Amino acid sequence: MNRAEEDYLKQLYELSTNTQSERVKTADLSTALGHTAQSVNEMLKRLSDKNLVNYTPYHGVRLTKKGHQNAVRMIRAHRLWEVFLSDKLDLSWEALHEEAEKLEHATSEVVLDKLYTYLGKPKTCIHGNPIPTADGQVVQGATLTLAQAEPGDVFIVRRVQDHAPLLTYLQARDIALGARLSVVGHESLGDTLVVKHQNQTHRLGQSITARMFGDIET
Amino acid sequence: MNRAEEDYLKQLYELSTNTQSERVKTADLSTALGHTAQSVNEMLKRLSDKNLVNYTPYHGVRLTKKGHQNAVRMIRAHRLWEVFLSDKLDLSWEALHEEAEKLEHATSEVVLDKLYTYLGKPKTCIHGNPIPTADGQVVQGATLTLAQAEPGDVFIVRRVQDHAPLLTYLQARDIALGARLSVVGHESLGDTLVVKHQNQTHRLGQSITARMFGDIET
DNA sequence: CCTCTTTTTATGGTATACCTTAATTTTTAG
DNA sequence: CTAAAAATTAAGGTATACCATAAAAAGAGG
Repeated sequence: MNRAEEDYLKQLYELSTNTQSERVKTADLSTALGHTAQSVNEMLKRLSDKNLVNYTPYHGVRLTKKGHQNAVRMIRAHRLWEVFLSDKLDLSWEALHEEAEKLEHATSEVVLDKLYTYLGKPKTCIHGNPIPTADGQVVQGATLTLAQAEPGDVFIVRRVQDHAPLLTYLQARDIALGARLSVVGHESLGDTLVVKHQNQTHRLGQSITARMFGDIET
Repeated sequence: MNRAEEDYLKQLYELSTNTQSERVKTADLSTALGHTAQSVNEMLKRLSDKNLVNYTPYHGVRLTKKGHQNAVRMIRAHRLWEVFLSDKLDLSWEALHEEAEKLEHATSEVVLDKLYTYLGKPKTCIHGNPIPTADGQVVQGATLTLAQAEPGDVFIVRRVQDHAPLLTYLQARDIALGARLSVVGHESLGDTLVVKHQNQTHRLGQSITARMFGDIET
């Protein structure tokens, strides 16, 4: 396994988790990774040969058991490094992702286990996302998105997707985990959600609201 | 800069430090990296184009200032990770090298600085080798090798080269930093050095004695 | 069922970093 | 000065992982 393959598996895992469907469309993979459809197809064939994915042309890809295991290991490494970088090295919220992205590919099983213990067996990363256990179990975090909140609701941020632009955006506006957002209403035919937070009004598009998960208080 | 280039620069730095000469023979690089002379030549031309080395065919290679800076940064990362892996994660002496080898290529400047502070600004790695400062200064450690010791001397181990087989060998025989080795004599026309340590007699070849540095008490 | 869109395949190309085998050049040692 | 040894270059090859362009196949909707 190398960097490229690991990235594909991780991305596949994330896409199938986000869309809550096992099968992932190659076009979506292509967009997510920023590669052409042609390149993605080539790589999927290689991953298929290695039994990491199950690829049925015209019907999407699915991680095999082996592929899933590897994907989860990468996610685990990523989130554990994020905890380390934040808790121990005090890196900024938005820098975490990029650094963890590099370290995750350079971490052996042994180091991962020791790191896990050293960090006090954390259950979630800094962005609130669950850290898979060593045997690959993933505890599902909050699934309710901010996009689903209605005017009058108070939305409490529990986890956000580890997506660089989103993190930058939220950090700049002081919206962290635990933040309480009062949903004021919708704008632009429902595309934008208007929320209040600490006397500030924010207009949030779907690429933001669909990536934030939490609880609703009515 | 990528993994391959970084490895070349690091190896060049180590070879020129070990031989105490600026210029490195491509044949030595070739042996150290385990690549053919042809491959090494190709790569040296690329590194030369990028101004990382100064390559005069038939007269060896030399790191440029830029190449030196990068090499030292890799050494710094390597040794800091070793300290982390040993002090914080409690990895075994011999496992350190391999793991640090991977992490060093995945570490940004920022993380390196924070890690340095977090570890308490260590001066040497676990094998006793100096950790270059952020601005590239390297404090020279012990330079006297065990190979230079004479019968009757007591050799105190201060640092050993970060060379996997050597570390495995020493760990198996409980020879750690600070170990006091009594030099008994030579064998095989001087190829082998006979030393005593904790009631054990060891016969050490040059690939071992030339890689161990320390002080001599007469 | 047929068109349109999407997806896939086919071909050929790029860069990196290795390799082998075989010349050729340069250095070095006698 | 010259032959042997060492270093370099030449030529062609491999695998990985991208790319573009274009053709072909399959699916989806009316």
